[in-house]
Amino acid sequence: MQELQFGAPAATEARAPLPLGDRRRGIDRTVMLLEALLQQRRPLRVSEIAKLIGAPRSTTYEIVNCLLEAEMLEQAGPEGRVYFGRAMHLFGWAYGHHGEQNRRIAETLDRLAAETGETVQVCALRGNKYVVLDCRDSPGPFRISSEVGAAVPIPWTASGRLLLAHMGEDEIRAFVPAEDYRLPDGRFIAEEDFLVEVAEARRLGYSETHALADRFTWCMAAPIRDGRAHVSRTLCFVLPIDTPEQRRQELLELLLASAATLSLAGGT
Amino acid sequence: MQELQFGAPAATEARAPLPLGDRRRGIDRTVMLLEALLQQRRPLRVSEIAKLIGAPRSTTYEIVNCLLEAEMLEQAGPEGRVYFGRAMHLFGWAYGHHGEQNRRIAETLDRLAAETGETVQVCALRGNKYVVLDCRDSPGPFRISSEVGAAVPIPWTASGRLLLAHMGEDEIRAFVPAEDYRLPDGRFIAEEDFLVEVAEARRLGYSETHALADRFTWCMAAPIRDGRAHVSRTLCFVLPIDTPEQRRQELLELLLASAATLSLAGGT
DNA sequence: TGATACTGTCCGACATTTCGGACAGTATGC
DNA sequence: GCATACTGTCCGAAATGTCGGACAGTATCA
Repeated sequence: MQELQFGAPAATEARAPLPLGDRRRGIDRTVMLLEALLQQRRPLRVSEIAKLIGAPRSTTYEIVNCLLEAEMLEQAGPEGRVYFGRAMHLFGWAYGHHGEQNRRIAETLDRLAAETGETVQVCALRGNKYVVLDCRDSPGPFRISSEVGAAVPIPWTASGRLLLAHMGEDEIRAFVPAEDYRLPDGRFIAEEDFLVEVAEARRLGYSETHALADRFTWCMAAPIRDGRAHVSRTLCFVLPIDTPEQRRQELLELLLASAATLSLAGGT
Repeated sequence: MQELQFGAPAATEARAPLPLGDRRRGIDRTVMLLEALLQQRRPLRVSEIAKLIGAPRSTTYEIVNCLLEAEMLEQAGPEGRVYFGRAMHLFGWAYGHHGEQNRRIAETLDRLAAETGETVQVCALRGNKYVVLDCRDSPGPFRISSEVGAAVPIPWTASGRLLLAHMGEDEIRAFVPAEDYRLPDGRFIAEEDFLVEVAEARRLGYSETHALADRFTWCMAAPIRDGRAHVSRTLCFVLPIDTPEQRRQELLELLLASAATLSLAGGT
């Protein structure tokens, strides 16, 4: 079982020089435990967790009980499985509703979803992967929901091209793992093509992909900039691939206008 | 500075016999840290945190850095303050969207808010306090939003009466701290009156309060039951106090019907 | 019936994490 | 200029949390 890791930009093995032994602090175990739960997206048994994070069973019981008491985990599903608890929900809510920008992003999601009926997402980087931070799914039968929080290779996504816009070519080469250029259906994206597309996204101020991660979707992403003009998140539509060009054009303009409004001043 | 605690139903000092010294594990410090952040609802400096949770500065730095690396915290605000981070958001999202009941509750909130234009909330107990778990605020100028996650004395709320419905009288007496019967404006609720109101809520299957926690609101709460007929959460409207009786009646019926739909079968 | 696999708890030993204090650097006020 | 207060980092010592293994209890299978 591979150990969970993320947040290390480039070199996987260059993390903090952990004490070589396999003894770890409770905090580190806790972080790994929560990441494992997020990755699995289902209630886990204690021994499953122990295996996933490479911890002794006795230690895992200790930590799980501690987190249960804090309501950061709770019993869920049959046979003593555990999953995230109420406290987690409250912490996450506090994050999402703190700050003017966060609140406006949530409102914009609601508005775009209501006005267009399409699937709308906010996305960002997490480690060297792409994640959906929040979304409003299209109400129609054509529901294409990628899971919030699931890690996806950057080259599979329109947002990914925008989110790398601040990097140089060599930086990108070092940042994106080679295997992430392989699409789910087995096709490969050439690294050089990808670099060109990143440059194009930077120049145009948006990015589009179609039939990339799957055959049925047309994705368009617009940058949300933080106070230093850095693209910290993207705003996206996920459309059925047969959406007529004229409608796509309208939606793109709406998306660009909305994302511009959400961007913080400060960068030039 | 008082030490943070919750989850201990009745006796505050009867917690696990902590090792008498003031040395604590990283995990315990972490839990206290996150609770402090939730309670303060604003980015905190490391030394503020250290004071709030009663930990040495050096230890607090260690833990904060660890949580920053895991993105459970992030830099926020000026001067190196920290607040909840992206990972927290994802964990919380995973909690809120796991399980059929959770998803249906979120949809119901959206629907009720859209149909009525009123403020709607889901509430529950956390330790011996009441908290709002999620809400949709009324769009009108009359916005009465209690903060999600903020701990409120149980007797101040309509939901509180329902959430104690499963307890006996002595149990309630032991559970609710005496000071929680004091309202924000200084008035006192008599414990005996409160017990009667809990019994009434149990009998009627809903609870209403007006001008209780503040002078401007009429609250109505309906029970959401888990598989064992236990009232684990409530669904509530928070209305302007001058809402006409007929409309209140309509809203109450809507609320009761919605909450009944959300309740799980299993209890008789 | 016996063998195998699993859960949840307990315990002693030891490596490690926590702690307190020291330190340099910065900001502020007088 | 000097005193005060604060931040962020570093260090050695010692208390203690983590670990591995043992244990009883349960379930499954042949």
